[in-house]
Amino acid sequence: MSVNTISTLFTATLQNSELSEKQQAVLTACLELFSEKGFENTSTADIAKRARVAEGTVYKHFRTKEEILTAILKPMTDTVVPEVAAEFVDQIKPDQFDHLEALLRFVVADRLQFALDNRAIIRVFAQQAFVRQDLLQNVLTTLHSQFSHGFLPALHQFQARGEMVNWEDTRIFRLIGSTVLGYALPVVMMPAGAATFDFEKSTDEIVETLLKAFSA
Amino acid sequence: MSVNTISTLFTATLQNSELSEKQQAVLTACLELFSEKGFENTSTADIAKRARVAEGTVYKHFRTKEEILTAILKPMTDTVVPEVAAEFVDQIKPDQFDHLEALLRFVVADRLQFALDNRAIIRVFAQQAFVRQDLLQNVLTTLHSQFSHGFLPALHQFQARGEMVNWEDTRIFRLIGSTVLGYALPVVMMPAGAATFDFEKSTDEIVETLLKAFSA
Amino acid sequence: MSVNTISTLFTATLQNSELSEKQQAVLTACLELFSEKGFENTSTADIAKRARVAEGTVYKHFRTKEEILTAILKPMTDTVVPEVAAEFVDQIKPDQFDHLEALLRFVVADRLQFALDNRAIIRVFAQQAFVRQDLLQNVLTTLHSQFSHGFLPALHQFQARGEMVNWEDTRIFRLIGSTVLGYALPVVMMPAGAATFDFEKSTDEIVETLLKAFSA
Amino acid sequence: MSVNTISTLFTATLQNSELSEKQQAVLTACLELFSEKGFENTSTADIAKRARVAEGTVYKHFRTKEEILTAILKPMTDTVVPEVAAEFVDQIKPDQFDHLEALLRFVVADRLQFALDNRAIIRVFAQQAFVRQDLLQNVLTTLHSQFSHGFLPALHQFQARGEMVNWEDTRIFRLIGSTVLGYALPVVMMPAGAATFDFEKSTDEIVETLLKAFSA
DNA sequence: TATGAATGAGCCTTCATTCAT
DNA sequence: TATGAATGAAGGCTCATTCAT
Repeated sequence: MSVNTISTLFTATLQNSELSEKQQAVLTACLELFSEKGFENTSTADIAKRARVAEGTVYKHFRTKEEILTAILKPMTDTVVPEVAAEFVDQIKPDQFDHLEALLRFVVADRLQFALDNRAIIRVFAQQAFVRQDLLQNVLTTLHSQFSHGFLPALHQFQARGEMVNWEDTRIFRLIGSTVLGYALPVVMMPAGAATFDFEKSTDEIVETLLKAFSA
Repeated sequence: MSVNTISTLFTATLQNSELSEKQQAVLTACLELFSEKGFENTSTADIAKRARVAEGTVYKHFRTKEEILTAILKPMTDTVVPEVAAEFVDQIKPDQFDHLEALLRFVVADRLQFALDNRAIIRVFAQQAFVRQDLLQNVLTTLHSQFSHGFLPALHQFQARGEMVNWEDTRIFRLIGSTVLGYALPVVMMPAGAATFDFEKSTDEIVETLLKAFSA
Repeated sequence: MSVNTISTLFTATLQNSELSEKQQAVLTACLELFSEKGFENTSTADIAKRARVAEGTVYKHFRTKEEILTAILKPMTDTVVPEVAAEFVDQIKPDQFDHLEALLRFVVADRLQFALDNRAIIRVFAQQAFVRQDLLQNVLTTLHSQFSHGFLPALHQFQARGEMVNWEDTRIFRLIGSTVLGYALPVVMMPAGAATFDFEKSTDEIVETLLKAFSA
Repeated sequence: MSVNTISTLFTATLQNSELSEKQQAVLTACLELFSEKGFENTSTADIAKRARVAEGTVYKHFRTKEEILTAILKPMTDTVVPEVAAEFVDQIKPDQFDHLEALLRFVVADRLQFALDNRAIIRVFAQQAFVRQDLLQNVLTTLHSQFSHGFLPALHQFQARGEMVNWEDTRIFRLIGSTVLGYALPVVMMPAGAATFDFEKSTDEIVETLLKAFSA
């Protein structure tokens, strides 16, 4: 069961735009450096050095350092997330999940995997979210509509059947989000986090927690 | 019952260090600007203008832009948090809380209030946490020890009495943290968040959620 | 009798804008270099070196290299020329000149002196006139209206009296202009020109030529 | 009676050097762009785009951007002008012109036509004349010797006959030059100038003016 | 202590030029 | 011959920092 494949966001960026090998090296170097040191602490000299490329080469395909940032961040808000949403809607068919647990497990695993797969981009994105208000807003909106269309309808079934607490959608959304965040954030923020992360155990714990919290 | 008073962290910084009026203006301007635009996007010219001060004045008390950042961030890791922890230990006496709910409500309200009170500093801190690994590490450690010493012993009572699930401390710490985060993050990240925030309702929801999740 | 005093245009620029000594050095260096090497062939490093100033200093008062160019060129189109025009109108009172010769001599000497006084600015201006169409247009318009208001009315008297040929104003304007240009251009364009220039002789020749050409 | 045919200078350049079609496109694009934006404001990227050629192609025949400039400007000083001078000497045979008017008309029309035909090159040349002192010097020398050998002898006849004022050659040269310039300059400098230019009327006016000025 | 002009290192970007294909 | 990706040396400009007043 796929869940978005490894490094979905960035791999897609690399392949969709027909970039020469060197240009791809530039983009990759940027992702690494932006993620490590932050966008504004990364100089074009840094980029060139990391990409083993002349400084002028950085500007052959991108007209601005900012344009590179956009190229890296765009799929986060535009392309992929909506695609995932669609895929999401397809996979989650109401009757497909007899039990709330199965539904939660699917959603939780999906988002957790997403966080693991896109650690670097998420870091770059999160940093910029402090400066550009629209970024976060856009992603949250997309995420929310993704939940509303693909996920909540399924939940409402369980609520209707009395198998789940009757909280408002926002509250449910927030709880799932924050619980997943509790496991994903350390991995995203701390280098050590990724190494010691146990995907199975984490998923199990999150699902168990949510099941209890959501119990009728 | 206060728990850390309004803007504890920054007000303390301002008062503890005997700064002239202009220097205080500099510090305040920095907090605002760093929080709004980010540390690296804030020029000393910006600071001087916002503080209504000459550019040289910025360097009268602080030798470096970075030193100002440190001055703003230091209480976050060093001074205040441990103090709070101590105060915490005092206030939370095991038998003081007959019910788990009272204990949770206290802790949740405290951290929620902290987030509200220190929105700006938290933003500056969070941004820098991406770049300086030690920052987050330090705070988490402090927070953890605060929990371990002041809070967990109390919890263990309830666990011993069979009134609370027997999860590991880390898991409990993580769940409380992330659940609070779910309500605090929007307020910290989005300008609109603070305006519409309902402290009572939020506390109630968080506590209710945790009680269910922690039920034996 | 003054006619615009030495280096009117640039001296005015220097005095009107309250610039520090170093900033004045920057402006002067720019005028020299732009005049010698051309605007686009002059680097900010060149400017700094010539002005014996740090490169950053160049940008303390002017936000752009282009802004310096504008500062140097503006008086050419805006300020001074109209002022001169006014002064012109005052000095040339129809009955003040009994003879056409006196009138021509005044105008010719004035423009010739202007060219000598502002050699550097004129060079910078002329170079830019190739690239910015509006520059030349503006100056010509100003010059033309200056002629129309201050000078032509006087000429018309002589035409009315039958002491001067009845050509259209444009043709008269053009002939005076080009004849003066014939003497001014070498001075402006060639370094040697200024040294060997004989103001009296030139004025005499121009006036004599014009008198013959304008004879009824 | 030809006088130098349309775009003599540049057409000659194009044909004399056996350039491939693309190289000719490069040269033509350069002339256009140098004339419009100036040499230093024209990038090799601009040239390549205008010539519909790859950027490398620009360097297939010319080793330097400067070399292209030279290729465009050279005929102005070297090749053509002397040729014209020779042709000039041939055509102007002292006794061919009974009247001074015919002689002046020939010369004036010739130079006026030259200006019209070579507007673009003249613009490029004039711009560079500010930066490279030798350029103007060379052309003036050539022009002068052209006048001295082909034209002045004829004039001297009229002077000898008492039909023309006895001014020095330089003064005559200067007056003819500047008078023609008065009509040519607007055409060369302003885009609108060429459209509204009336060759016949201009020639007539210039000749009439010169005849009066030169009258004994 | 406060000022603000001055500094110069370093940043982002452009562009003439080269070279493998 | 033509291409266009790649180069790297400037160039214009910013900005943290200093210092004479």
